[in-house]
Amino acid sequence: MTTITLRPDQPFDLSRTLGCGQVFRWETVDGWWQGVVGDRAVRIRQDGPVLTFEGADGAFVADYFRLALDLDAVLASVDRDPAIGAAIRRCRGLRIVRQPPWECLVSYICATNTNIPAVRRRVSLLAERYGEEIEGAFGTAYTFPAAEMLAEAGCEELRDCRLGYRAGAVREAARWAAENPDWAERIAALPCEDARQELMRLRGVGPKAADCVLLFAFGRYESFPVDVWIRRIMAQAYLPELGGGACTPAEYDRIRRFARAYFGRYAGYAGEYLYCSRTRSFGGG
DNA sequence: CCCCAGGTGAATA
DNA sequence: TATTCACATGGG
Repeated sequence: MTTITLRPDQPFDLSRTLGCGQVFRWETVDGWWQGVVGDRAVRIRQDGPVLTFEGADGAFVADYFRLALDLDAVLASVDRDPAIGAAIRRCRGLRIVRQPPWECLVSYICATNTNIPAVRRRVSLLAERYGEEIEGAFGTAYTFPAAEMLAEAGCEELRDCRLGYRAGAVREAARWAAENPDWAERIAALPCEDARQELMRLRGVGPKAADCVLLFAFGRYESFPVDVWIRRIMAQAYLPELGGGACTPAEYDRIRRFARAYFGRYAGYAGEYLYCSRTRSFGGG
């Protein structure tokens, strides 16, 4: 068991961070958050400024949650109006974590045209069936399977993980990642737009999934994923001419370019705060 | 049985 | 370029 005491100028809200929908493998059990990151099974809780955890060391925790990032400075830079200001006050402490790229990529391929509980289930099944069993801070757990493992799986087997029509895309991505073991390093070295185009060459990875991977795995905070909720919020607060309806490619680009210009280089952080502070009745639904 | 859920891709005009 | 539609699955 290890503890870290956060400084007053180091805002962090563990539950909002792990519960906001950016990650799919954490759950709360008896007041603790339990999850697998890479090959570690981690158990962590927060009491005020004190983080208590096992299964990982302080360096890992600081890196995963990016505790060195000056969050208040980031939030100040995007705090441009009452709408985003309210989201910031409501969710202050939410941090975008550093997800393992491969797991993040597959997770967001699994996240198209579905809901979050279903994504969690899919990722969990993939880990149970193809991951490595590890004994850790909370009993038996499973790592997220390496690309090689998923590349060898049959489509039918993958379908059994409730992937539905996404099974083929996951399998193709697995083969691609297995054949290009340095893919994440190459993506990381590219300019953001080029990295985005590169990711979008994969089947099942459109603008939204690519932006999520860039934001959540590669720390490209200017990325601004536009899902149905963000579209709704942006239409309501900033781009009323959008109205309702589906998000066409042109609209997607319109929204993300506006966000990038309006919120600045941490636009993705603004988006995550807007998403986190959303309500079901937003827009009068 | 309908619609929606952190979209995407193929077909069509 | 813009629109339309199917897609597996699960829940309301």
